[in-house]
Amino acid sequence: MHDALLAAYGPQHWWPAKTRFEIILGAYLTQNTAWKSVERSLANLRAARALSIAGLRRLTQAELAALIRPSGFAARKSAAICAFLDFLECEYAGSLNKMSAAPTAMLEQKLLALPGVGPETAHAILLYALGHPIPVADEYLRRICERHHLLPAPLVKNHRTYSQLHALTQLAFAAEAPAAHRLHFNEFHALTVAVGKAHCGRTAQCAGCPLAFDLGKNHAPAIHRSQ
DNA sequence: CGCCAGGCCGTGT
DNA sequence: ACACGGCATGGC
Repeated sequence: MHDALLAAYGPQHWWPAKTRFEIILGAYLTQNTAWKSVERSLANLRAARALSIAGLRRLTQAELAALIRPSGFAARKSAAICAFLDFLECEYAGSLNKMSAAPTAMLEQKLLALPGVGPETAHAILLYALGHPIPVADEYLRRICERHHLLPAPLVKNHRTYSQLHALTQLAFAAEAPAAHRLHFNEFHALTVAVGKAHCGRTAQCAGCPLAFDLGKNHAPAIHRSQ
């Protein structure tokens, strides 16, 4: 899948943000929200000089909510982002450097305990903002695996399925690319989103999908057996 | 207009 | 455990 998508789309250069903190904000803001809308919120934050930890800390939650309004769910997302800032301040003296030095499993546990952070957001922060080697699964990957029968049906959308998709990605890359996990996880999720946007939305657009042929022909049996 | 988006959470069963 | 609905806004 990774190779077929990379050949079709090329390197994605993810995450589309400059700083680690901006990546974290994007991870929160893009929850069930089009990235285009997230960009509007980030532009508002930039204009308000609130794209940095210190800058954002100067805002009240209500002010933050007003700025991120374009990306929806502002009440919940602003509360979640404020909770993250408090967490970062209390646990790591406000330093993403210190935070990223902690063990992956511990960070995952702490992130998941925060409000508004589920598995995808936690893993996206770990991989793209903190540089930890961990796969990110999402709704696109679930649909892709569902439509290509890479996991036993039905592939319902719930927490257990997320874990299976996450584990499947981990196992598949561990088997084929043990030395380059982080880079592959990084690129793979970006490519997943690229092909998902084009061909695997809620309504299928299968025509021209680069996975339509390659996936089933070369890798489906082996991936299927690995659970 | 109606459908959809790079989820998460509370509630009911 | 799992199904199901709410959450909000803007793009297409």
